[in-house]
Amino acid sequence: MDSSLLKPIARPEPLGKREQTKVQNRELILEAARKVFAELGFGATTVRDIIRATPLASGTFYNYFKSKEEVFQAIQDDVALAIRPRLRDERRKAKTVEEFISSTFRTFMEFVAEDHMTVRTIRHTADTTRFRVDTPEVVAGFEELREDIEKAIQDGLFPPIDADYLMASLVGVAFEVGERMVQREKRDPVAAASFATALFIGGIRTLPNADRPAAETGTA
Amino acid sequence: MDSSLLKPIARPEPLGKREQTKVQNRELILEAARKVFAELGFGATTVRDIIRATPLASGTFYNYFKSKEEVFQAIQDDVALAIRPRLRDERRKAKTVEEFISSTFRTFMEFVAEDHMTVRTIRHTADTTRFRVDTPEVVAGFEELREDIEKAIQDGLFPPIDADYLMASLVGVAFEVGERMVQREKRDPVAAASFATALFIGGIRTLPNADRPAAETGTA
DNA sequence: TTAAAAATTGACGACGCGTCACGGATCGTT
DNA sequence: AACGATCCGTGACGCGTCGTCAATTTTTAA
Repeated sequence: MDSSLLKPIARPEPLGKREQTKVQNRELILEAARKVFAELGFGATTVRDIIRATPLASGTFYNYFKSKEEVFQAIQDDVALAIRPRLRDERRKAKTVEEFISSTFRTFMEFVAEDHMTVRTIRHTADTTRFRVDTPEVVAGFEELREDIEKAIQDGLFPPIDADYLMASLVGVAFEVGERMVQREKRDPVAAASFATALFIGGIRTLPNADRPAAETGTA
Repeated sequence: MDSSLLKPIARPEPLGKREQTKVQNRELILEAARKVFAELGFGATTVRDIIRATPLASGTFYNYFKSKEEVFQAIQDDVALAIRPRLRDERRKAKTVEEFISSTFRTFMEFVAEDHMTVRTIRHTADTTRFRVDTPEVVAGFEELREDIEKAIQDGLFPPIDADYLMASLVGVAFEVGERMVQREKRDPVAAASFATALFIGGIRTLPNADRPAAETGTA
């Protein structure tokens, strides 16, 4: 383990000790919070519960976060930061409406299917209550989507429609269908994305049939 | 016996006094809660805050509700009970896909536009946090929608699509676009409903054009 | 009129909240 | 190395809310 003794400087402390424990403590708290939120649900969790799942003292918590809400937002932001660039990249590559829509849903649904445990932890508190926190990071993701839509309209890719409402519709369908998808026994992100894509491209009448594999038209 | 004959009751008290104050106190609490939630937001509100806005004592609260969450659900259920029959009636009258979809969105958006204060109180807690509580009443409304979709498929009104995902999509778009609508200076439920309807009927390409200076008249 | 039943009241112990004075750990300097 | 200066973890403290419960008041039924 301590090859660092043999090799005097193999980067034992790239940061000062202060900065090191600072990062470490923050991660300690976030990790504990993820665990406790998943166990008790957000509503039932107290700051004390989180700090108790940690070797730290109660006062230390407030050096890092103002409240459990802020911890929650930090966790949420991590997720948003992970998916936002992927979504934007996909959209930027799109040359047609079909590509724009299908790549967005495909990426989103696959992300949700992979990280469905995190998604559940984040959205489902105890009981029947569901959560959604629009952190600056998440809102920025929405704005980004709307900007890309507006750009696509200017480029003649999209007709001159209400970009705000279209963004809202994409978000609503993505979240809601994504949620149903992870509730099913067999999570099928491709099917979910196909459904959503077909809806946006051609409306109800072009949606893939439910029971049969269906001759596919949808994704470019 | 005889006294009842001598003084026939003109029904000053159709209910016993007990039942009367029971109903009254419940409404007292709900009214106070609506007010306090709107002022402080759900998260910051305490049971004490609610009961303080009432002539009752703290212990009395717990004779009526277990927690502030339960009060919240009761308020939510009132809203759900108000809109559910209207939505179902409209859907039942539908003879075509267009009618089914447009009447659903029209009714929903008009309801949201009318009661936007209540909607805000319910969905927006303090800060950036948004809420959604799926009470049994609300979930039943979703189920009802899905059943109506399945019935429409059996009747040949709809193609044989995934009713669950379609329901989720309708719900997602309705909530999300409805939310944007009430945030705008001029709330226009008809425009919002038209947008959502066009999306579901024919996809993006049939969406109504947004109002904008005619820099160019492209081909839609 | 009176006793049983039901509902209200507010005080109580428990606990979570956010703060802050204290003291040990880390840093920069000589 | 040694030594202040600064940073930051610590846990006890005062405050407020929680849900409960025995005492009390109100309503009902006899």
